[in-house]
Amino acid sequence: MSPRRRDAEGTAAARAERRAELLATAAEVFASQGYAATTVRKVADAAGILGGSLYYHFDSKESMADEILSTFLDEMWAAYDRVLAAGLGARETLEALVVESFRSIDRHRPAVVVYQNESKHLATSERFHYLLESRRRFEEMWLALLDRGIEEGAFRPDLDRSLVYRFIRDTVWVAATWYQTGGRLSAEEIAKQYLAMVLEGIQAS
Amino acid sequence: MSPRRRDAEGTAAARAERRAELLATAAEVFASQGYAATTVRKVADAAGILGGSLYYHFDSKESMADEILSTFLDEMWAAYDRVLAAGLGARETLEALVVESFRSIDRHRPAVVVYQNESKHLATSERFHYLLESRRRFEEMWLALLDRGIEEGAFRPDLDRSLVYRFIRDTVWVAATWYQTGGRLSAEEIAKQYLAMVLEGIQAS
Amino acid sequence: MSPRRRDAEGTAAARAERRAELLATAAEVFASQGYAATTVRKVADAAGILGGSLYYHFDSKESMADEILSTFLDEMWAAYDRVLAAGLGARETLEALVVESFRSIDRHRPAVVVYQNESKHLATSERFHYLLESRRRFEEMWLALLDRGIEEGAFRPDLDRSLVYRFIRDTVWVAATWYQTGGRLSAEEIAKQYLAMVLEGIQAS
Amino acid sequence: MSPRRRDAEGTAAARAERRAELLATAAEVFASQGYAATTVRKVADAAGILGGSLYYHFDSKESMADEILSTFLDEMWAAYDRVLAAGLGARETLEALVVESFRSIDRHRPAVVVYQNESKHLATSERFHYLLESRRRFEEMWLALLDRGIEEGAFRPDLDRSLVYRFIRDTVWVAATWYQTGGRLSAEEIAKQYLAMVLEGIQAS
DNA sequence: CATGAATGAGATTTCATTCAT
DNA sequence: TATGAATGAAATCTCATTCAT
Repeated sequence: MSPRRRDAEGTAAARAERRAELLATAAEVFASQGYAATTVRKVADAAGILGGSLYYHFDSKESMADEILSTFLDEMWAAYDRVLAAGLGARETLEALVVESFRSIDRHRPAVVVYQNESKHLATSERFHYLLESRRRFEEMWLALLDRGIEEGAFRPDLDRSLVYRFIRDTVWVAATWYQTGGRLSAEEIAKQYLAMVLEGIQAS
Repeated sequence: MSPRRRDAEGTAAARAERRAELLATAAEVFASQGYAATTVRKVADAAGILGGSLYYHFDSKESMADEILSTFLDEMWAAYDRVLAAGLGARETLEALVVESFRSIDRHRPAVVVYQNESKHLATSERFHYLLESRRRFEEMWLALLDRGIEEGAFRPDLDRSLVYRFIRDTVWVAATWYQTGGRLSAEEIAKQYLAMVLEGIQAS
Repeated sequence: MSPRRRDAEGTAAARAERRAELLATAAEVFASQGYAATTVRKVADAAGILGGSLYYHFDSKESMADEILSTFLDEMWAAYDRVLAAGLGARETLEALVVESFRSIDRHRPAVVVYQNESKHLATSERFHYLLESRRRFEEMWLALLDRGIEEGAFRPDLDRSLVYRFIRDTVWVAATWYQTGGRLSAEEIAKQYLAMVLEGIQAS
Repeated sequence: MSPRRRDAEGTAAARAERRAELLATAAEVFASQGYAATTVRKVADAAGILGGSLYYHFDSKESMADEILSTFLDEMWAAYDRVLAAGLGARETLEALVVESFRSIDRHRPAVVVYQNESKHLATSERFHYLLESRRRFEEMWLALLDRGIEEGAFRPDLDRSLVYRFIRDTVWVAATWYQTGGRLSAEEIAKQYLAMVLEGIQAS
């Protein structure tokens, strides 16, 4: 390996690392202040550089959001696909999906918050159509799972399936707004209690 | 009633009505596009007037958000206070609160959406400190209710009370993001099914 | 005189009176806040009516300024012309002019302040060219008087005449900015002391 | 001195210089058109940049006025304080103060004009309270000097001290409105003649 | 890699003015 | 005469983006 080549790799890796750092910062700020209300300058301030300097790394503010969201969704779907491929029963699948969701929140909290708050507006632009795609796949997956669970006798048949779908979807993801990495409860512990509530309800039996 | 008095009342009422109309429009647009991403011009367009004309009725974009949110919160708390004053058992109180929440969503959907999406950011400004106050009272009320329910043997004692609180809070209010007035399910019907899920869970028994 | 005619005169007189009232109010506000910084609404507020209502009486904000200034200037020049026509010596003429100037301030303080502060900017517009005209006549009159005074041996010949002119001009008129009608010193008293200072100086002799 | 340090100083100095340039331009425009009547765009045009670009250097139009005025006042008071510290007699102190005032006008003419025309209105805002403070110190200083002069037998005792104070104050500062740097008369020459008029009067002796 | 100055489009807000009632 | 709602132009200010250094 020539020194030249080592250098090139070194800078490429360094550059990728810097991007990741900056994206993490941007996601944090987008999550806490809202994408539209966040100025590029605020992101740069949080990163300790000047506004214009961000444009060495990224084409635009939008492309930062894009990279934040697509990275998160790719990882999330990879996890979901592993669960779906495992051939579990409906109830076990539901449990595994919820656990994976909380793991996603644990690893990508700011990205999840941005997704929750902004995907609806962003999706109106061509570039973010994959958000709609993801949402559609998500709904499809859950409705199928709920139907299967009712067939298998695992889930109650007397509830409106759309309502149950939205109930679970919102219930899980909205947790990103208050979840703190390294907080009192671990992602797994939260998942366990959420599953208890969702499956068994909160009333004393 | 003298003509003079009728006149004065007439114009005062007319003005209040116009304000209410414009606020309803503004809430709709804030809810669908996000407060920060909504320009004053968009609100004005939706109301069929010019941007500057809004300033005859309101001091600023912020004061519109203020009036939208405080009107909604006042009404919501009035309803909650009626429930709390009724002296019901913990479980019945919970049911009544959830029903009232969905009624609030039914009557003030756009305001609720704005509250959900923007209150966190807005609350950083002095003017919107009442949002924090409301949030605190809300949490207090629910934690007390949950504790009472556990004492009364109505609710399971094995769940983390903070988690249950957030679960119910988010689960109910996030429904505003998809609820449609006059949709397939009425507010009462949705409340009933939500209560079934929250109290009894979704698994077959 | 028919009742019809009496009515017409009555309303015409009433209208003129109302105009005068409103102009006095406007002059006060223009003087205290500055013409450009004064909104039509501020004038209307001070008059106890709504902004739009002023347009029943006046064509525009500019026409209010116009009427305020031209009324004042007309009166001032009438007084000056009386003095100039009296055929006094240079020193007596100077004294009489200064006294008349302070009387003008006494009667038209707000108008004088507006004149001091705004005439320079207003004069750029065609409509206010008479301000330049007045200023030119004013300078001419004073320079001639100073020259005559030096010839007559009344005034010192060792001073720059332009400088003396500006000294007197500014010195007198700027008093409008602090003069209060009905204050501790009457216009005549102030004129007397000003003349003492201007003519004899402030040093002990 | 390391290159790093030279750089840092270079840019800091360059920035300060640019600010000063822009402020000089702004002061010129404020002085000639009036603060309220001057648009930010006019200032920018005069500086050869776009309106928005000014906001890279200054927070607001108001902050430009602030910096213009406070810079001028600081320098003026420094000069006055040097005079006051010199322990001169009342008459010599008066002469020195008048000379310094004309020097201030010579160096900061636009700022002085802005001060004359706008300080009254600006001072109503909290931010410009130092203008009132300066005005109060100014009056205090002059009244004390006049009293001392009368005691020392240098000034006439038969004049109203408030009136004399205002006479001198206005007389000197209003000169900024017509003074031209590099005009026919130097600041020192004007000061000399003004002092002659103020001290000895304009009448032949 | 980053800076600092600027651009230019567009946002919020202001305000003189109009006009139906 | 006055009101109240609106207009529309222009003002202040913001901000994503560019670019020479």
